[in-house]
Parts: sequence; structure tokens; C-alpha cells
Amino acid sequence: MPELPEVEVVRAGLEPAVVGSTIAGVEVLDGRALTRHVGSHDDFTARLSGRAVTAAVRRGKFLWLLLESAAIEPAEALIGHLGMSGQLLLRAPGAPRERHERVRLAIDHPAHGELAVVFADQRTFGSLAVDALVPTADGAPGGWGSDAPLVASQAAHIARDPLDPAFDDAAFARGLGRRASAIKRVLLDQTVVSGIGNIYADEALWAARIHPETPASALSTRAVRTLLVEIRAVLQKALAEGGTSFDAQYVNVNGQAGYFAHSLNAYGRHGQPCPRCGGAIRREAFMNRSSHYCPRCQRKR
DNA sequence: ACGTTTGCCTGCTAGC
DNA sequence: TGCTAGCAGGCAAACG
Repeated sequence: MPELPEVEVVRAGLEPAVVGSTIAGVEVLDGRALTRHVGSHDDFTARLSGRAVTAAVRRGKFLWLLLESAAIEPAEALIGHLGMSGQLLLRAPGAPRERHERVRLAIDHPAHGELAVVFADQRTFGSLAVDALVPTADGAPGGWGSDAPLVASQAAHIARDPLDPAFDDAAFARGLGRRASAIKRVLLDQTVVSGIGNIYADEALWAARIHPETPASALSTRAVRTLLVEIRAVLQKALAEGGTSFDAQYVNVNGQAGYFAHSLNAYGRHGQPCPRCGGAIRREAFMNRSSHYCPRCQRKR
């Protein structure tokens, strides 16, 4: 389940291979991978063919490759979202098809030669699109990986993520204060703060000792500050460990799993002892998914 | 056969 | 009356 740390691992892995390369060929094996592309599959292919890649950028869980744009205005990007099970893999040219392979790009790099960039996705919630770039609202860089104050239009409504230097802590606190919804739902709302999914929401709330159903507006200033500190800590630790992998669904660009699953304190640990107090971690249905928390050290209200 | 997982969309309400 | 923001529920798809 790729969230910010997993997507950043993918971006960082892609960056040295694709920046400076030219897209030499595009194969669309399954059109469902292009559901977010406005235009036909042929249009997608035509817009990418021959284009040079100048940067690999990420905001929250969105990833985009800036495309060189001598004559094209506004400038464009190849934007991707991995959804639940999407993978971007670097392979040798002519490498055998991946299981659930949807799109393959052939790239040519002046220093590294030819390479295949493969988009594979079991559940097809992920997608790729060629998208126009728009100026950022605050004039700051669009995301990690580029200084350009541009963001892919499909990611323009997505808030900055908590590891973004331009993330506005005060605006985050004001946003929580306006919302009566459960804090967990608000953390999962990518227009409030991006990059957090079910795993890191549960982990950050556990670390901050906040019950997932606490109304966001009921949190004290101090609790909000603690929560933000813990969100950043868990995201950074997961990033350092290469992300969280439970199965083959999340891997880096070389197909390798991450190690953060060993560091989880709450997520997926229902019935096991809370590492802090020894009480049993509880799992509850919430928003069509599961919340994992310690009822003893994350008291409601 | 059903539960699991994700972001996003839709339709509703409240308030200015 | 019309707009916006907040809100909650439900959807898509594949796999075990």
C-alpha cells in the first residue's frame, strides 16, 4: 500500500535513471492504466514519444516526470498514482513481461543507455496520464525533486505533505480546528495533508496517543503539535527503512521490499500487545477499512 | 462468497 | 438564491 515513504523510495529510485533520458517508445498493454489520461491511448503515446525527462517530482502519493517543453505551452508532465498496488520498475530493454504489466516505456539515457520503465498494477487503481503543469498557489516548488514552482494539474488540489519544506504547520492546525470529523478521517483527506494512508495514520495516532475517532477540532494545540511531530517521525523512519511491505504489492524500482513492517507498533497488530503498555491492540472497522489502536493508551476524548 | 485495500466522486446540509 | 466548505457513504477491481 504505497504511501508517502513508499512513493518517495520509488521516486528516488527512478530519478537517476530517467532524468536526462528520452522516451523512445510507449506500449499500452491495458487501457485501464490510463483512466486519468484525458485523450485516447494514441494521444498518450504520441505526447510522450521523443520527449526528454528533466525531473522526477513527488507530492504526497503523486509522482510526476517533468517533460522538456521547447515548444509546448503549458509545459507537461507524465503523472502517476500507484493506487493500492501499482509498481514502477526499471528493467533491461526487452525484459520479460511483469505480472500485471500495464504500460511500458522504453527510455534512452545518454550515459546509461537503454532501459525499460514498467508500470505494473494488480488491482488497477493506479494510473498514468500526460498532464499540464500549473503554477503552485504559494510560489514554492511543486514537490520533492524539482525547484520549479509547477505542479501537475491533477495534483494541484492535493495539499503539501508533512516532509515538504513549504508545508504550512499553522494552516494544518487551522484545518483540523475547522473539522468535526474523526482525526483519522482528516489525516486521510489528501486536501488537508497529503502522503498519509491507513498504515501511517494508525502509526502516528498510536505514537501521539490519540484515539482515531477523536474529533479533529477537539484536539488541543499541544496535541496537534505532538501529532505533527509523530507524523513526520514515522514517515521519516519508514523512508529510511525503504517503506512498508507486507507482500509483493509494494516494492522499489528494483523489485525489492522495504523493511518498515518490522517497526510497526499498531497497524496489523490486532490482538498483540501494545509495545508501550502491554494492552491488546484493537482493530475496528472504520471508513471501509480498519483502524488499529491501543484502547488503553489512546483514550477516546 | 466475502472481506480487504485506495483515492475520489456524489449528493447532501449548513452558513454566509 | 447561489456559492462554498464540510461531511459521510459508496464506488471501482482483483485476489485469496
